[in-house]
Amino acid sequence: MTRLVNERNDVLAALREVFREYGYAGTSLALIGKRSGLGKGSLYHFFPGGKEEMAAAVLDDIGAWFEQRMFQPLREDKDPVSAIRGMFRTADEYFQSGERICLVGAFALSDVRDSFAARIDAYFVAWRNALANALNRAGKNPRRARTLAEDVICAIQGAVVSARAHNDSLIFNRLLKLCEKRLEL
Amino acid sequence: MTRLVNERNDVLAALREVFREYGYAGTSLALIGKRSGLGKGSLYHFFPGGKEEMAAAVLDDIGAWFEQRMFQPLREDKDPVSAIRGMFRTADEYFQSGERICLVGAFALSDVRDSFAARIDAYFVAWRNALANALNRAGKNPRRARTLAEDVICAIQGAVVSARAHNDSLIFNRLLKLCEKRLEL
DNA sequence: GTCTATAAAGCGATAGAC
DNA sequence: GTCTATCGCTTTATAGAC
Repeated sequence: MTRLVNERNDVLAALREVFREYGYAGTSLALIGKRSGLGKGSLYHFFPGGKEEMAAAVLDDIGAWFEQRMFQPLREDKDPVSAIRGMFRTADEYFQSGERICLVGAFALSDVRDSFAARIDAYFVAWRNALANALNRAGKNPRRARTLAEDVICAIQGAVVSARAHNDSLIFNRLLKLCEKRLEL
Repeated sequence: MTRLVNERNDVLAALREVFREYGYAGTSLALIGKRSGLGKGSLYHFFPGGKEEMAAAVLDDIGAWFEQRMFQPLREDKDPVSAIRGMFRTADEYFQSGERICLVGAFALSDVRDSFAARIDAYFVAWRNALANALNRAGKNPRRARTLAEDVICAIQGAVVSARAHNDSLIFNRLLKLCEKRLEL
């Protein structure tokens, strides 16, 4: 039982990185097989729905990671200001200062957006709600908190694009610092 | 001569939209042929380098469009404030309130980033420099102008991602309004 | 300059042995 | 549960007729 879960998690880790690197269309089953060390037979055993089910599982996995490591702290930390500062640190580590892209954001820009629309929307809504919750508890009125949350998430997504465009992780840190400062916590 | 230019432009227009819709990996020559009305023979006659040369030509074409319609006005308009306001309007029209993505930004997030690194970087640098020029002439000191320009471009890219993620063009307008307001022109 | 035909490789997905 | 072999289709790219 535990072994099954671990193995599925191992496969998911490989899937995550391959989809992130090559996008949905650019990811081939041959590449997934190579990275995960599994043959096509095994992959279809875990994911009978094929490539589409694999991508959906990756999105669910990413959503769960963010829920646990970012959204929950934002909602539940007794100190909302430190939770928000923690969010910026977590984002910087997760996206490796913009060297690693946001798969959900990249999917949103691509033609598979419609196929995964519900998952993509849910990810961004959960992020905005959790951040707005923390901002509200930090003293911003609900309407302002929601606007600011939208703005911060937009800035983080834009920062990933900018960092990748210039191949420069410094711009990522610069943009996030500016964004954090603007919140006047 | 004019006919050749027009025909190449016609093909480019089709290429632009196909690459924008399906990304680099998702774009097939069959699809390009269908959209442009040309057979593979003709396509390889215009672009002997195949798919990669087609994408490069599209990036050059987009760069030229922005240079003419956005960057040049930002640098040369005698009224820098109205030029900056015009830039926000142009961006809103061009990206159709976020329904249409930024191909250069999408390429930056994808695995073909390295293949087109020079063109992608040049596009974003030219935008930042032109906007910083206008902001400087509008009264911001050079250092501040450059920081603000970086921030605005980041926000526009993030706004496209957010709009596509939520399938909601209103958030695009909201984010751009907020960004414009922050400039205190 | 545009077309069709085709080559050679890669694709997602399936079947069936073990 | 994992593998190899294979199907049927699509891919990029080329060749050559017109």
